[in-house]
Amino acid sequence: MNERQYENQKILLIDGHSILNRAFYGIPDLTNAEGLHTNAIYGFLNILFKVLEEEKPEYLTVAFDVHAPTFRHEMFEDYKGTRKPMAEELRQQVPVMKEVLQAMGIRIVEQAGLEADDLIGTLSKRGEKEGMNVVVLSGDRDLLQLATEKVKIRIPKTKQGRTEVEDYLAADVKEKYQVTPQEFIDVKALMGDSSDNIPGVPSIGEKTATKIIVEYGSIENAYSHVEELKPPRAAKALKEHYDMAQMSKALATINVDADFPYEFSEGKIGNLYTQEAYEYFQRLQFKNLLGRFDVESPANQIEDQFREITKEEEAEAVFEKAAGAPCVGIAFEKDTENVLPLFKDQAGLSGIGVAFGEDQIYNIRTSDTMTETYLLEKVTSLTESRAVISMFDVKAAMKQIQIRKPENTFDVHVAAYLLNPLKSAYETDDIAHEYLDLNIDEKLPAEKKTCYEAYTMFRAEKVLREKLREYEMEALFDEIEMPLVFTLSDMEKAGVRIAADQLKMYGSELGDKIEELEKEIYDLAQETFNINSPKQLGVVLFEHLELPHGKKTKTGYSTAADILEKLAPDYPIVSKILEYRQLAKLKSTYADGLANFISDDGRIHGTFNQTVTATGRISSTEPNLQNIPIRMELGRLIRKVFIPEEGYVFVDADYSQIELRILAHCSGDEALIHAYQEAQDIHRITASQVFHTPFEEVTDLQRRNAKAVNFGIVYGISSFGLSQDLSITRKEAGEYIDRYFETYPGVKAYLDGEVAFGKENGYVKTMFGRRRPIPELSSSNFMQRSFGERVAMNSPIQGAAADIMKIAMIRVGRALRSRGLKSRIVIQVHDELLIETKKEEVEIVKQILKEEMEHAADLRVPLIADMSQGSSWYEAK
DNA sequence: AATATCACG
DNA sequence: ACGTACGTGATATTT
Repeated sequence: MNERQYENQKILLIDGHSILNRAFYGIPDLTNAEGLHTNAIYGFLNILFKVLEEEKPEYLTVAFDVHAPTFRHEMFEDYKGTRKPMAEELRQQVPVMKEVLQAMGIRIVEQAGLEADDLIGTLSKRGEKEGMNVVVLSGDRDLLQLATEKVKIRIPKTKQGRTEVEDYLAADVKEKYQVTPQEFIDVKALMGDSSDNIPGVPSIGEKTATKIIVEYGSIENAYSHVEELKPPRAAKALKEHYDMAQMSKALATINVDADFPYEFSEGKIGNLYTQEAYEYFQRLQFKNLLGRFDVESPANQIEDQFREITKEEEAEAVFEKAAGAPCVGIAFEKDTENVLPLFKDQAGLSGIGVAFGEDQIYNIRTSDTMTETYLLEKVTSLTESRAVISMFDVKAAMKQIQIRKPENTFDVHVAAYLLNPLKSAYETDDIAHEYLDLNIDEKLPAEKKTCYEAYTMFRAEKVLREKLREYEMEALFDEIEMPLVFTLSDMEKAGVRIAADQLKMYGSELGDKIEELEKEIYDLAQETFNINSPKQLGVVLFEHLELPHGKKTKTGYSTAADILEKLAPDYPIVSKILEYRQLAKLKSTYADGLANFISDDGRIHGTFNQTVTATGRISSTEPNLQNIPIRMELGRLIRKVFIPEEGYVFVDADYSQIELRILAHCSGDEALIHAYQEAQDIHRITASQVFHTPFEEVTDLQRRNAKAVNFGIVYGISSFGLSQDLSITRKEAGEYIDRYFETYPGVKAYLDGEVAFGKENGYVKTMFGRRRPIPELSSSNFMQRSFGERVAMNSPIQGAAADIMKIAMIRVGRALRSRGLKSRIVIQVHDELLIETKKEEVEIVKQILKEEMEHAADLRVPLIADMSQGSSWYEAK
């Protein structure tokens, strides 16, 4: 045996609980399908992999305290008070973390009676003796006392969301804290550490402690010169509490000579990416960590059933057989081979996946004889059969194929969204894993993936429908979401016409004004800089010009509009900047931005997304047509370029306060219902009742306040939020809320009920059964939980409004079609519909809109849709 | 890829 | 003591 076998080898020692703890508080809550919280484990692994890559150690060991968290020294009960028990969400992750590490073949040390600190301290000392380079990873600065020239302490810090690691060799400790690692113990002993139950010496804090130890090197030496100690306060304290100081030092000192069984060879890093670890990572759903594994996942048996079809006769036979099946899964395989990434939208097809049984899974290839057009036609005619066609994104598919029987179509994407609307993306692989227990290797060739996708669609139809039924969302799916797919498809195909040259003119006018403002700002600032950079702007305003600064963000000074607005009256440069910002936004996002989306037909065909929002609303992208300016006149002008085609006008219909009306209905509050049955101006009525003022005498201020309260209620009221909105104190805001609830006690009961329901069930739902899970409600973090409570109050209302609008859209679309009208829906903005209306059809369209919107749901209060028309969107609002 | 800002309901 | 209103998406800048 080589005596010096560990010489110059590197070992990484990890303080397990400390890193888990860091990760837990630094990473937003994650849970896997089993409901197990996973964020701390995920964060731990990310830090681990990062440090392994940076350090490339040969050895690795993770130390844990035996009882989590152990109190450093149980005998000093008095000082335990400040440490809180570990959050349940973290506690449950600890054993799993250990299992994961074991699965990766990583050595874990834990020993009753010894803290992780002591284990690490001892191992680092032993390692150093062996001639090893030691790296200690911990979130805890206590370990800095272990630093030497060969022992490096690494402390991860979450800075602005990213983890950065601070490194300390002995010299770095000295540089930063002015004392050696050894002396660091004495500093800590003097100042104390409540989180570690170290009492310290009263009235000595960090500053004094450091000063004393810098001068005297140790507590003992300081005590022997206690009469000379400055300040006198410290001298007195040390004299009186010397025993306390000595005890604290004992507490703060990490044991580097502990006795426990360990051989360095046990920490040798082998293959971390074992099959067992892979299975853990899958179970924990660490998808982006799975890529690190190079394991051959055992090919699923089902792959033996995949058939590639290249002959037309065989393809015909497959389609014929498929037409007789109860359900057919379809997948499109894009030919991305010969296409630049930029044009991947235009990529042709290389094949189509068709699956309608466990042994009926095909990939039909395109070729010279079987063209893309041919295959798409075959799929289109398949949609005439009695088979249910199951696909991933029906609206996208409808750009290629027609669907003859919408009622026989199943959109897996939409179904998966309803079952869990919180996911940021829905992918075939995930769905297969989550609902079918089928693990698809990501690195398969395209042909196999296509077969898998078709097969997944085939099987998911049944499973997801069953789940929808179980969750009581089948009607929502069949009667709202699936029909809406076709309504949205029509809207996207129709697009909206844009007056391109007018848009260009608007843009260049903005450009001129921006240039002017830019000059004026540089003039006032006496320097040039990038006004668009909040960082540079902050420096110019608050350092160079020394304006009073408000909030500081993590990165610097906030230059957000609400801060600048307070300064604007006193500083002309600030109002110029605000104006500049406004114009820059209009030009970049709207004038230039929209121009980029105008198609050859002179129209913008945006995308309306049905599977994005947590509440059930639709979202709009490429471009976003739901945030076109309206509040400021200058921005509102952009709506003049949204025009109908010749012979048409715009009819615009919007719901009047739909969310508050839903609140009235759902809460059943008689006073609120009565208010809506009576009057037009709900904010004035609210003001009158809340402030006990006759309706006619309500002041503008009272009405404004009441309006803010009404909004606040819908958002999930908090006195803080309301106080911000109204620029009043929290106390005043709280009083408004109290008075509101006194006036409408039913509303209070309803909102409380929603929160209680959410806590009980983990989700809330709309009157149409749409669910929104709220994992935050069970968080131990006050802020997260409060957020969950607001969500529980808001989602059923916002979601029901979305449901009602969807119903209206479907019915309006059907009514237009069934009457053979040319008019079409072109844009939806949550509570508003824009209809490009043939001039002769204006009256009937208005009638349809009013009828379908106002009767989309039967509430205890009237639903009101206001209508107007014009020759541009600007005029029609 | 993340952050700050700002447009809408 | 904590530190927020609910729901989105696009842009420019910076890492």
